[in-house]
Amino acid sequence: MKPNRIKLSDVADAAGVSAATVSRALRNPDIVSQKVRERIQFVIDELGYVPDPAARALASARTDVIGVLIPSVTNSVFADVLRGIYSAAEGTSYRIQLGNTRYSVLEEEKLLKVFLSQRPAGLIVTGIDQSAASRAMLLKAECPVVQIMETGDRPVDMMVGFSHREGAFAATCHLIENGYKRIAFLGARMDPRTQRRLEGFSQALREAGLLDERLIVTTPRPSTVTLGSELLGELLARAPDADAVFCNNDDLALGVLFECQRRRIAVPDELGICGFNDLEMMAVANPAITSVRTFREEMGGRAFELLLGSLNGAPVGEGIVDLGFELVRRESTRRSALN
Amino acid sequence: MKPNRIKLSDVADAAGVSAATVSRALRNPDIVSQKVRERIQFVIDELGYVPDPAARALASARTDVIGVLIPSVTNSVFADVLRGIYSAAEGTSYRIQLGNTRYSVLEEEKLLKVFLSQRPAGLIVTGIDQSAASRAMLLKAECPVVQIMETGDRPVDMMVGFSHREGAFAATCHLIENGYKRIAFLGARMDPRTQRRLEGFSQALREAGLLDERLIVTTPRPSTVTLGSELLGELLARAPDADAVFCNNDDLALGVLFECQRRRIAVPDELGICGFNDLEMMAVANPAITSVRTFREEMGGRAFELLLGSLNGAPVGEGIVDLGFELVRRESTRRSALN
DNA sequence: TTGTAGGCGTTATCAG
DNA sequence: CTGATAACGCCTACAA
Repeated sequence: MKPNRIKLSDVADAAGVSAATVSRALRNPDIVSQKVRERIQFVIDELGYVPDPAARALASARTDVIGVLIPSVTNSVFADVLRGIYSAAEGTSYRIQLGNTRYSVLEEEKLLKVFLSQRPAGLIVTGIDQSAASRAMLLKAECPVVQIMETGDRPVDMMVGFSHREGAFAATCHLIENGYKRIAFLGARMDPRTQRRLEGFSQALREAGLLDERLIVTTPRPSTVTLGSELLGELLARAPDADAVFCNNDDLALGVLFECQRRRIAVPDELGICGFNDLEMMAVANPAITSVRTFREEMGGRAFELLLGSLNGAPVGEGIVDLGFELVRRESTRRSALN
Repeated sequence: MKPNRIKLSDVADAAGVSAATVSRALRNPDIVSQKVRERIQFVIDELGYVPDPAARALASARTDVIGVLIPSVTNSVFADVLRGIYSAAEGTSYRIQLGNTRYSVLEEEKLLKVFLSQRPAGLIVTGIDQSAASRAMLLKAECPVVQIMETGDRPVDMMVGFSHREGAFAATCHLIENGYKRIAFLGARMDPRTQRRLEGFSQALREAGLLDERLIVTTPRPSTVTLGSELLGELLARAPDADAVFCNNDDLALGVLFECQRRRIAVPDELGICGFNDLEMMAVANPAITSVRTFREEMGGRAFELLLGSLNGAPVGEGIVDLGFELVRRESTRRSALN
């Protein structure tokens, strides 16, 4: 079955020391004499010893697993965050355990239970809208927890994100400043973050006295480029005089752009387009699309570093990191003439 | 530290049975009497017992971890594969452990070592170009292994993918049939699969007597939409008379399209564009972009199912699954008039 | 600095 | 069908 895997005691025998010493040489090299340490290392290489993580976990009641819960593996926004996490994890001994909640709080709850049962070293979860049960589990988890993608009061533990509300608010103000009057909102997959963007959008327009509910087009369907084209169609059928669209994300914005090209609607003069997230392709689209840049990879990286710090007993201090956002103005909202 | 987590023996005590019976009720419900089983289940719910995977792994020398090694977490191609894997894993008790090799065989080797040390239930690895050491490890792994994304002889164990070479060959033939004569290749991140696509491309042109090495533009840089625009610029500087481009993937193709729009190059008449993978946005671009559709999500799903089958002692039989590809002809290569 | 001994929570073996 | 009883491989006081 499992032939003769080398174990700690084999190494100990071969090195002429006790198993405990080998264990220490692995965990706390500092408290083992230089000579012994070297001999042990030599034997380990010689024999090709690889520690059994299960045994370690059982004996020490700890693992080197960092659990990460995200709502989607295909959404490039989360892929970017993941990349940041993996980069930061690079070189450390921690492993990433990924859970896909598929935008479901119940699924998140289930996964949390499974993850917690493993005694993870740390946890990264998406957003701040966990179910009450999930929140309770997180609060009494015996490991550091980081909530990412958003900021808010009432963090479970630590937090790194930005305000979607303010991001959308800034983008909408930008549209207003550029002279657009009939500004629409296109939204898909109305998750909590999308909702907050809609709030920011609405507030900006309300303050400017320009809010028209009929210009808000949303759908629970997942966001795609194709959907962006469709939603623009819906919008124009309903309100042909819309002169700008704030898209809930860049996929939609791109779809809108393609649809404009197809319908020969001039961007930005006839219709302004603004996206959200600033995916790489926004800058090279034709015309280049204005968007709200978010720092996704950095968000993942910082989240991991926060965990690391906490695991190394860093001063608990400032547990909330606001990475902000940056409105990137491009041609798609740069009107040559106001009407 | 770790307060008073409920354990198997607690359940056993409360249910008035032995620990062994509780364990059996969990693993092999069939061999436990109905009555006892129900009582145990009741107690489990009551106490909120959650098994410790580490202890289980140690005692049984098995885990429910499926290791997955992919070269990139942000490349949407692999994100799609991942999604397929997660969907298939849904409902099973297996957990996915993701490793990011970053297109490095050495990194892959390292990760493989770590993964193997966990006694995974199964392994999914990308491609067929593992290092000799990796291949050796895989061959003697005590778990089923699936190589994905490609097909080939000499599988380590099982395999599910398609021929990149043939996909590119078919796409190139399509361009030739549509009257294009000066067909270029744009490639980024020249990984093994990209190389094989280039082979298919070259072969098709060679057979048609149209191969011109100067029309092959490649770079090791990672593929992005922006890069697609840049590469087209390079190509046209070098060979202004190119009349079609086969792009190594859809990101590049999109970049090429944008650049054509910018330079007022008519697609498909002045320049034909063909991508690879058929991402969702290809169909909605303007004009819609011809591409080679690949079945990424299905690939992930099948890979997982193959593992499952193998774990359930399915007849080892047919271990190589070729999912094929599908050339999707769209406007970007539909020339209205031949020259 | 190093060794000894006991235990971490489950499963597997073998009786009953 | 159920119950003892040993492992599983490593860690962690406690001693030396």
